[in-house]
Amino acid sequence: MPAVLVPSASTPLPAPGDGADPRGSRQKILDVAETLFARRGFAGLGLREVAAAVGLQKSSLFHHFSTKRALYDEVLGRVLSRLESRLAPALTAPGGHARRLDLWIDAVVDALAEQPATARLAVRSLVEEDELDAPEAAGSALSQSAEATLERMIGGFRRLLAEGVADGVFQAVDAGHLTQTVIGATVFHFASSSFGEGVVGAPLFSAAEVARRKHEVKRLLRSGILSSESSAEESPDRNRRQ
Amino acid sequence: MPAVLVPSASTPLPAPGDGADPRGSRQKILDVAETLFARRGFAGLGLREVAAAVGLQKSSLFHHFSTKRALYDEVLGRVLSRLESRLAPALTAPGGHARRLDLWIDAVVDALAEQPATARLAVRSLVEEDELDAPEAAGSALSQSAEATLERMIGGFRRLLAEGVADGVFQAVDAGHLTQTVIGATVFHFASSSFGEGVVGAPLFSAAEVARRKHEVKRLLRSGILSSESSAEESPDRNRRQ
DNA sequence: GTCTATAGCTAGATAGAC
DNA sequence: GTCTATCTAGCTATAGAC
Repeated sequence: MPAVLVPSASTPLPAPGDGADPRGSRQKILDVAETLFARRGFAGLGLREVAAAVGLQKSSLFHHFSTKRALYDEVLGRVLSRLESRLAPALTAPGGHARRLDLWIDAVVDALAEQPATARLAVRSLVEEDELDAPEAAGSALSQSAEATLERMIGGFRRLLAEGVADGVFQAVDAGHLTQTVIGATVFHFASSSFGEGVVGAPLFSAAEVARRKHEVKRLLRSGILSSESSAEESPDRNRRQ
Repeated sequence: MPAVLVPSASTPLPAPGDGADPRGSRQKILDVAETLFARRGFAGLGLREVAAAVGLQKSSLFHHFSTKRALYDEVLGRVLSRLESRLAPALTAPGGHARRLDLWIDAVVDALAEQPATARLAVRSLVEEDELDAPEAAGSALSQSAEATLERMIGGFRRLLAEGVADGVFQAVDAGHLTQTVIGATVFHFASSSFGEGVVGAPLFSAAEVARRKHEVKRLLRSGILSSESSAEESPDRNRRQ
């Protein structure tokens, strides 16, 4: 069945109930677009599909959002703001930098696990950058406010690491590089969909696997993976029976 | 200047020198497409742009590749094969699992740093998945051979970890989750372009930053980030001067 | 605020001359 | 193996009735 799009008004698939909007078309469009942009990317998604999923005509979308890009910007802004509000508390929690780090990991993983579109949209927005502006040049991909939100979030985390190092709670790690690693370990993980599911061997968004993710990331940060016996830095000849 | 695309044959921008192809149009198309797919994604790139960059007409591309999708598959397959050939040696190197792990990290980072398109294409292929097949369903995004290559690579690494755990060289980590983390720490890192550059504070592909990447990832795996003094698992009250 | 209709353009893909 | 010409279908966006 090739995705019902006939002009006749049969099963436009909006919310169950009456024809009136339960919470306003604007919100409904944003919700639908969030899911679909996460699934197909900016260039891969047509407004025709958005309109069909919302239960409107394509042209009606332009009453609420002036361009496709404006819709995308608002979707991304909403997602990033929602995420920031989940992460901010960890940065100022009591208990020292090590505990704040643990809380932050818990918060990101929980937030990304609850909103499956978030990680995919985030990874896309980082990787796409060039995709949005045409062949020629100019204009970074993120809207100003989205970029500001992102910078606050990342900057806050970087600062947590740097302060922990200055304090002596953390080893002399490179805060920037470690930030990249942690983003990879959380955002990339939940964006990797069926690939990640194959690697892990279970649904990434199941409660068990979400819990395990938190545990494994925190444990890696805490103590690495080497057994205590084998912590010699330069001993290339241990375990030679290969 | 809006990207010269006038029909008259002025500056088609192929390789410098004569008009004949130095190594065959097929290769030239693959090389160009690799760069451009990495930059704009599958849906975001039009064959018109590919043709212009190669110095051919759009229709000529169809003589070498039957569909846009076929071209994309071949590009991805080539990239993954190239990567696998760089990583395979580390998996069977002498010296035990800890050393093989270090060698593997060195190899991925070097490979991704040398071929900037690789990480972006890989991340895209993982995140896009749904983008390629239409609204309805069916057919995973990767071609069969690409998927097989990917599975060999990832499977090999997972096995390295699992064997290290069985050996007692590594702690009792979850091999799947750690694999995800390491992919994030390497592939995602080099795919994050200008965002990552902002986080790290320096060009990701510079020799200095590539070296630092290798060092930081290996160090994290080796020993985590906590200072040796503060390794108590449940001490939420250390460092309370917040 | 939603609709029908359509403008203007580009997409991927094909036909057939040379 | 590359070209010109063209097809069909999709896209974003606009105009204007209700």
